[in-house]
Amino acid sequence: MLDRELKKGSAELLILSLVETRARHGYEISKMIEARSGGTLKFNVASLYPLLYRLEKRGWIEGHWLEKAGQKRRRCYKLTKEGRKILKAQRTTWQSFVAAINQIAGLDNA
Amino acid sequence: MLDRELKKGSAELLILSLVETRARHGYEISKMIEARSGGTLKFNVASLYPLLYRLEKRGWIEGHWLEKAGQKRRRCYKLTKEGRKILKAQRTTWQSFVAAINQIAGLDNA
DNA sequence: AATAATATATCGCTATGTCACATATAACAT
DNA sequence: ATGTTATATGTGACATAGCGATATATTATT
Repeated sequence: MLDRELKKGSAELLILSLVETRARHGYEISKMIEARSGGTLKFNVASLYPLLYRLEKRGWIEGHWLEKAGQKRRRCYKLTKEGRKILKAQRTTWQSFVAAINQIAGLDNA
Repeated sequence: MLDRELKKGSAELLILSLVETRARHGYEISKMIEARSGGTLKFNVASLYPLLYRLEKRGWIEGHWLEKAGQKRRRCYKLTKEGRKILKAQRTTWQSFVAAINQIAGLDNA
């Protein structure tokens, strides 16, 4: 696992990105992050669930309970209109950030 | 300025990178970060100085006081042998981190 | 019957960036 | 002379957010 501190600030971008195309629940998001990063990134549930609540409270995602026979209850979150704006802005911010670090750390052609 | 949280974890990489080629003092490092990032990144002195002490305590950088006539006293830091190893590792970590985020956030071709 | 995978939840801890403030010298303008 | 800005270092209190550990409970697998 990467340095804990590196992850701060990128979590929101990850969550918002993952619920961009369709609604997903917490556990699914957690597994997707792990899988898509090839194990490089892993979000502890003690970070993930509170983060989902924060994002919902801010109106960037919207959750609803899903109860199906033969499944545990899940809370599925989808991106709101406001969330879509924020996601766009966060992508830009992320890219500026990476560019700045690469520039300073001499990783431009790395 | 970027999201405060994004910066956590990248600060060490920045400092170590900047003292890689030659010794520099805190104020100089602070100005370089601001200049090289085109103003995108700015480190508060209240983050920078304590970070320098931490890095020195860990033996990754080595500082010494420089007193010249016509100049305020400065504490110049240079990368140690150990620091050089750490810097190499942190560059790799950083690149893995960025690759993972880009992969998950759908920014591969952005 | 036991174990693992699924799914959500939270307390206490820790790390680290920031705000605001403090000190002090050198350079420059008025 | 006086004031302002840039240089240069330093710190106490605070806020944020990820993590380890732990908890609960259902479904699937062995």
